[in-house]
Amino acid sequence: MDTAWLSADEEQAWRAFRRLLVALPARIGRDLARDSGLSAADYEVLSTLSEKPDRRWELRELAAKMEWSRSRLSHHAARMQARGLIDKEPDPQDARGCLLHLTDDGFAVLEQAAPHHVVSVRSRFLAHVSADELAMLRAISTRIADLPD
Amino acid sequence: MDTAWLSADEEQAWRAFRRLLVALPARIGRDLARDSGLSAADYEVLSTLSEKPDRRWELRELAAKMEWSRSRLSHHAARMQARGLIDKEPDPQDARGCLLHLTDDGFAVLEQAAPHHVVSVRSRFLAHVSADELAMLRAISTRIADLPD
DNA sequence: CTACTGTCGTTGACATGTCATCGAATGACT
DNA sequence: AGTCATTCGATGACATGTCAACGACAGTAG
Repeated sequence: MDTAWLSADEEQAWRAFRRLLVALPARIGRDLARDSGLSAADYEVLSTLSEKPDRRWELRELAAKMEWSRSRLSHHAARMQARGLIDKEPDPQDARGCLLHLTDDGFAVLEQAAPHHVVSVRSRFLAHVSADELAMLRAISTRIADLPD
Repeated sequence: MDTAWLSADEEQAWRAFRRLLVALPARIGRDLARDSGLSAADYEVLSTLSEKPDRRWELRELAAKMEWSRSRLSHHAARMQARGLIDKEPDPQDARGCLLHLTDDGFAVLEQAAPHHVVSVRSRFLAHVSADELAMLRAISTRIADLPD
């Protein structure tokens, strides 16, 4: 095989996949904004924060978990704080650090948003994939995403 | 099935797939920037322009083909024009319109970039997917991307 | 304790995308 | 021809992300 070019099959599969890569997040993001006034980034922050029992994460830990840069999360957290979705607390363990805390308002917004979001993910993605396909997709995704950067 | 929630399988597959949705374009985009100084958006414009024999498209046609907004393409084209990759010509068929034209420099940059990009797509994606998986991925991608918006 | 090295979150400059709006040109209808 | 709704690309305001700095603090070695 000449690895410098793509076969017709590869080319078409890659094109189709790239289309999905753009279209799917865009559609789900629009649903989220329409139904709940949240961006996909907002939702990811809120839902990840809600995973901790006390709804608190160190900024850098949360950034690492979401695979965001600290800068990105710092900017985004400032905007979410201005909207009252989260607040910031000093980290008692490390005076450099900062704890992000999901407010009651933020939690309420998340709880309102979650069912709509699930419907969106279902209707735009899961409903159109068989169980076998979903298992394969998961295997492929994990395999590729786990490759070194 | 309770459609208001995700099963454990669905949840994990959706998580894994979302990771791929973010990581794969990011990696290929970084390769492109490093190897050729182009963004993924730049590359898409250049390669789509190069598909036409005369290397010219009306702005709105090109935008439709790439599924971009005219505003986005107008902004991006202005930046690419400033770098000498494309130029703009009046449309002889429609005085409102504007033809985007791939310059010789732009074409040269594309030709330099293409082989590296192919290697990148191969090493970060195609090499890790079997022919069967690729066929299924293409089918799924087309099925989902073709859904109404 | 002191010095050095590294990590923390923040910040500002910049690149890129969205959205609403604009003037100019088009096309359809009378 | 004249009117009017529509479409063209451009533009400015804004949201969001990257990157390279920064001061503050932590941790380690002497």
